[in-house]
Amino acid sequence: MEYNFTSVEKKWQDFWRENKTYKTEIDPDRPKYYVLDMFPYPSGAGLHVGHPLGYIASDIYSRYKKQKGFNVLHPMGYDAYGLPAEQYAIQTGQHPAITTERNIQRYREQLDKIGFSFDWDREVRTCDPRYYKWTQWTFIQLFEHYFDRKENKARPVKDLIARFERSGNLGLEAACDLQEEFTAVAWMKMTEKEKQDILMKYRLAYLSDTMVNWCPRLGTVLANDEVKEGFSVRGGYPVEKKTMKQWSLRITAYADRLLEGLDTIDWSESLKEIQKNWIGRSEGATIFFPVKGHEIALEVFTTRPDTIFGSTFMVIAPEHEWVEKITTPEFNNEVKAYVKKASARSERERLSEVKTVSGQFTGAYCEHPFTGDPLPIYIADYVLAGYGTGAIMAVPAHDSRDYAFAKHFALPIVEVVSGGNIEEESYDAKEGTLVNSDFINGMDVPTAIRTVNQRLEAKGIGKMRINFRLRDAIFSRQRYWGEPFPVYYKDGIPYMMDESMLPLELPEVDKYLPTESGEPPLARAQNWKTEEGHPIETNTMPGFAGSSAYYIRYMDPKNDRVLVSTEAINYWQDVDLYIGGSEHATGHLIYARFWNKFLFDIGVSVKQEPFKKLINQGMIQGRSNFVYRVKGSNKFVSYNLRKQYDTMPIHVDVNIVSHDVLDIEAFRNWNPEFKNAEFILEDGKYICGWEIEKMSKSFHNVVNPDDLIEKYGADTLRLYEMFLGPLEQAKPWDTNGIEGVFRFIRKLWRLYHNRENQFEVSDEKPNADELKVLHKTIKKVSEDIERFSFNTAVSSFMICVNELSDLKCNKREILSPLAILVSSFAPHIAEELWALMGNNESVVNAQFPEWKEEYIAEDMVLYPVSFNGKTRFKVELPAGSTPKEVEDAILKMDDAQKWLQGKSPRKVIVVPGKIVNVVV
RNA sequence: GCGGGGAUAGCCAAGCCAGGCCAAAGGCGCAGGACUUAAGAUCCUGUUACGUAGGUAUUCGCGGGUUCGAAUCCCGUUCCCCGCACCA
Repeated sequence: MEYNFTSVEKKWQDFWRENKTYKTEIDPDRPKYYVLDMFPYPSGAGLHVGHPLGYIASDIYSRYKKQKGFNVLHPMGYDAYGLPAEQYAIQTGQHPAITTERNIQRYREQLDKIGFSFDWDREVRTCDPRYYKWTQWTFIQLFEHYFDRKENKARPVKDLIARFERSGNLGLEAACDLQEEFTAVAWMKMTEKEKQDILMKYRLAYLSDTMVNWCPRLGTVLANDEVKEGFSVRGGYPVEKKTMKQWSLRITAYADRLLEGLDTIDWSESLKEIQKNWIGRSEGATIFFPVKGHEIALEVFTTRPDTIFGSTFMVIAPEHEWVEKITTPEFNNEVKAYVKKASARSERERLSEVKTVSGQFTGAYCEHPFTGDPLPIYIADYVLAGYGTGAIMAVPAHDSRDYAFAKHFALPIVEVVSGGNIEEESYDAKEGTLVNSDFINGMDVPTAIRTVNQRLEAKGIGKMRINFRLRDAIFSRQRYWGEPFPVYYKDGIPYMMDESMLPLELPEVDKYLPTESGEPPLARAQNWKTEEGHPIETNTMPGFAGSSAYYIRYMDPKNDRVLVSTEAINYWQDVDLYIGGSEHATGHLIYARFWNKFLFDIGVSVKQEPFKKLINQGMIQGRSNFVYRVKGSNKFVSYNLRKQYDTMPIHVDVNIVSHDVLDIEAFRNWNPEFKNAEFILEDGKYICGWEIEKMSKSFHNVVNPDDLIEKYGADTLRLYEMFLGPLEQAKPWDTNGIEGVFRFIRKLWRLYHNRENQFEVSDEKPNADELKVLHKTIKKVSEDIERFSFNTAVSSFMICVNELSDLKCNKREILSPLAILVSSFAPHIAEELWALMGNNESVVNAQFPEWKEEYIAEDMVLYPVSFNGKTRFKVELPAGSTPKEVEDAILKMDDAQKWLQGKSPRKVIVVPGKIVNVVV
């Protein structure tokens, strides 16, 4: 046994823990650097090799930054509330806190084995009352603030009340759900209930009846980002639309700031794009179309007011509030039937029937605001109740959906923008000249839009409007395992608890299920009321509540007076580098940005954006192996022979396959079914097939880091995870190949040891070759780490160690900096070598070496000489030679004469220090 | 449909932004050899084709172009992956 990684790694992990090597404090003398990982939900399955990928990358960067002189904050914690623990609790009666605690222990053990440089003294858990006290506190602040559109920031509700007392809401520009205006006098006359109802429409955290995503199987509502294609992201259960009284956060107030902020942060283009789409800003106008025979006007939203003269009918969503009101008696039955059919269809069905045109005429007509023409009003489910006003003016000539609808119902199609062929299809482009359009004829589209908008505003029948796709975030969940709301109800009006009551701790319940009357599990809690006897809110907060400001809490995790001290936030400021998966693009990463902006507005946070730079690590996919069973037998045929039989591929545990060769004994023991299996081999081996799939238990392709650490050590695992490929790229995990980095580790060890495995490093002065190897490695590795190209950095280490081995170099002046260089990638072996070289302090605190160009530069240049662009031979010449000297020297050579074949060169191109090309 | 990222040798993957030591780093796999009683470990050599070799020819998805010179720049084209999408 030469390098005993098991004992060395254990030794240093103990050392780091005992000496609190990674403890971080505020240090005004050093610049700060904050490296954050997305904290994990501790699931029962533990970590697989895909999970630590990002943590390893951030750990390398943290260690590197520290050696570069930064004071690095690198914390870790747990997103501990979540559905799996609760589902488990429902099944088994086991308290989710117990399951969660056990899972956290397991995670911690696994994380510790990989040798991370986390400052565990800063650990946070979202389910810890000392932590969620501040989640509740922030919720109260959200409740106590509204959004002032003029100042474009949150302001206290008490200011709003003062304003109402002074002048009502006349002329107030604030984000709210209230259309009506009222005066100060009217305000003063209102009852407490009426006042609270009004204020609720302004608060950033508010209670309202909203259309929610209800998931019956999970027994809770879900936010939009928790639903995908009509199914819950967690569990994959069907989701339906339902109106319920729910807490929401007025994130839409921040839509513009969330959008603008994207330009100021260093995130990947794709991630920014996803957020942009999710926010979905579109500029347009709302226009009122009077309904014939009624005193009302239908309000529509359009981004193309220029096409108003091409509008030939109106469409409203089946859920539109006026459907019943405007439907004429003769169409009553049909309309009712259509509405019923539409509402019965699940979200899933609606989406899958996108291509089928359906709708129903209501019998009612609108009047065109400019021409006065009658426009029939239809209901159709291609118009969504939740977007814009839930009503559109249909312009079939210039909108493909309206076009399909018009064709189906034989409605007129009027061209108003030239440039397309509306006989064939709608012309949706914004290029062309307006025709058939009265006062905007002859204009281009942008001019026409402006002109129509002006006319609409002047006539008071419409106004410019910016619309967002982003919806307010529904903030209540009908579940047990989450933060309780610090809210009680008095006379049916919700009030916030006093800050001194926080944290409001999660109560015990007898069962983790809703009550018989359908109330959330917290309704089962004994005495779930205030001292005065007022009932407490029974909903709990969603997953994103606890994860929205955890990065701030890490700065000052134990403070029980404030969320974060001024000193801590002023020093640590924001996250410099955030690494995590892109699946959080429309969830956590939007909410956290919103939450931070709010905290910024109320003076807690000091930066508009929480995460300066963000890297999405690519997903690690699984690489599955297959055996081929001959149908109807217990015989298995090797991969390349399988075509000669009628076979069925069966997933086989990748852990009993090495380089696609099956361990037959292990296979027999793997499953009793295969105990007596027979094999048809090739070359005496059973070769397995393979495929790239998701890493999942059901595919038997899950690779556990613990197993690899046991076999190869944590340093090898760390290096191999990085060596696999570019950090941001998705890639399959393939354990084949790990031997390569394992060999590298042992080869590194041997540089510092003699044949008898005794430590032996010489104090001799290094020669130019050795210095060159070292310095070009320092340069390459530094540059690679700076641009997060960890896979190429590992290659550079391999090259360096190979070259030093060839040079038989064991000189301290080379090997000492080399130990520092590799320490961020392979900290255990680096610590050991560093200590063997006589250092008393951890290599963590060493200074990262600087490269010197003088050692890298060459005296001689090896010029490749090409003829007509084809390299033919190489010549070594002094580095300082002029092009003329180079040309002369080369043309004199025999090799050159051979290629010239007696001809004289037409042209000789000399690129100093690089290459010579002779054109014949 | 909109947006983003790709295609390099048996496999993974550098190189492309700043064209030239590029038959193309590094690793895996494979083949041969050294050491060993043997296995393992380690080391060396080879791994597009032909040739013992010097070398020669043909390669970086495909087609064209620019250039003394193209994996790298430009134009076109095919295929793959990943987001978003009845949002008016």
